[in-house]
Amino acid sequence: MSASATQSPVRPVQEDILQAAARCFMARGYAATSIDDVARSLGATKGRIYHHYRSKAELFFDVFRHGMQMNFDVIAPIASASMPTAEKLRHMTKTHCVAMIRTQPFQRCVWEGVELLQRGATTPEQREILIELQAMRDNYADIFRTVLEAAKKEGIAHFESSSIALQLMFISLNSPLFWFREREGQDDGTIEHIASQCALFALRGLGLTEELAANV
Amino acid sequence: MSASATQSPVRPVQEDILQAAARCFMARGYAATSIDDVARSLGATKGRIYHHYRSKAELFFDVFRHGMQMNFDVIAPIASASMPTAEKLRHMTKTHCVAMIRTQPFQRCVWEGVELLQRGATTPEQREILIELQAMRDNYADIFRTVLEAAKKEGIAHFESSSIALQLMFISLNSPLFWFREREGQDDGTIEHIASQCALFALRGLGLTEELAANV
DNA sequence: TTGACAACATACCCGGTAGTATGTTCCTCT
DNA sequence: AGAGGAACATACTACCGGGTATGTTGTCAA
Repeated sequence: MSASATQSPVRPVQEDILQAAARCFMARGYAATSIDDVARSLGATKGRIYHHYRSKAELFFDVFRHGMQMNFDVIAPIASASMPTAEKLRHMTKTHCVAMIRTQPFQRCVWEGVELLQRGATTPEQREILIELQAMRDNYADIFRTVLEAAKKEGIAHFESSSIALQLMFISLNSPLFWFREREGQDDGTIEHIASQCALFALRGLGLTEELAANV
Repeated sequence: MSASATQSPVRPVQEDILQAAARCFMARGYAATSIDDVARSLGATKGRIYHHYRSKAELFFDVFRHGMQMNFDVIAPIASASMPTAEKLRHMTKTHCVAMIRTQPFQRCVWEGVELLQRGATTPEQREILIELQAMRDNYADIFRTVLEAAKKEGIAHFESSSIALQLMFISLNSPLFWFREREGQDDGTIEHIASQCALFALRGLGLTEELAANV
């Protein structure tokens, strides 16, 4: 028992830092958040954070990476499963939206990270990381793009530009990031209910019939 | 001619500052934008800006106010006009979306301003301004809320929570803020075409039938 | 026992930025 | 003409925050 207690000692520490960082970045935004803020919310000092991360940017990138990874973990199984396109679309949209709400602080960082990516990196060292993150994000979007285009070919969905449709779908599903607030008395049912409304809106927006979009 | 040349000398100057500020704030975000950045983009120095604005925050708030004012100017006439609810909804959504694209830098500041509002003000002096801006934003949203609820009562629109429906509608119409890029060869037709797709998505999402949402 | 290292805390440096104080120029009004 | 002020530019201060250099403590292995 004492031997296995140290089997992965570094993980919980990093998880704590990531959690605190995600919450701070969500609360004040990347630029307005100081390392001292993150450390203070951990009851620690800068030394602790700079022992695990070389810079503020790398910490933020790691939050981004974890957020995206959590999305992959819930979506990939659905995407690779065998089921009718409409059902897959319902399942994926709803699940993505639930993930947005459940891991809100991380996903807010992903959102802000995308803006940082568009604005370009500062140091060339971070370029490498940014390209990796960009690819991660693109791959995730492509999972949905594939299903969307399949739905269009089958005549289930009706839209003109795939790119715009994809953006509109994502921003609808992501919208709770900007208005959802944790409150007491919110159980899983509440979250599911909110996600259902967002997914229904998105599926309707994509041109699915009321029957195909129902019971999402 | 020389007498009337100074009839409103202060306006163009402030307009220039606002334009430059809006672009800078959009490009790097509020916190990461320095007053020197804004001044440099004007070919000027800090003195010019601090002569017209007492602080960085007040400059940003004025950009916010101008952005919201431009929205009111295009939406209010439609909202007060007499026409069928469905047609009014089509007209308002499309017009709002076009405004988002045309005045993108200002609207990005409005968006970021809303986040700043939620995070709370720094100095109590700015509280007053923030309350005013909050009310401005709420009033604008209420214009749409009224039409939305009318549409629901008439059986045109179908949604559960008015608040969530309003958020989803707005975020769909606002989505070009985040992915639209100015490119050469984009005329008014291009913008109208993009706005049509966003409005169609939103109207479908709100539960309007294909006939009522068509030709938006 | 001790030495080495992980995991921090403490103390410090320094560049950037908001805001200010003070010129400087030009224009207008009397 | 000259006095006053608007509209800036210049020079400066104060402070905050990213990053670093160094100190401290506990743990484990030989």
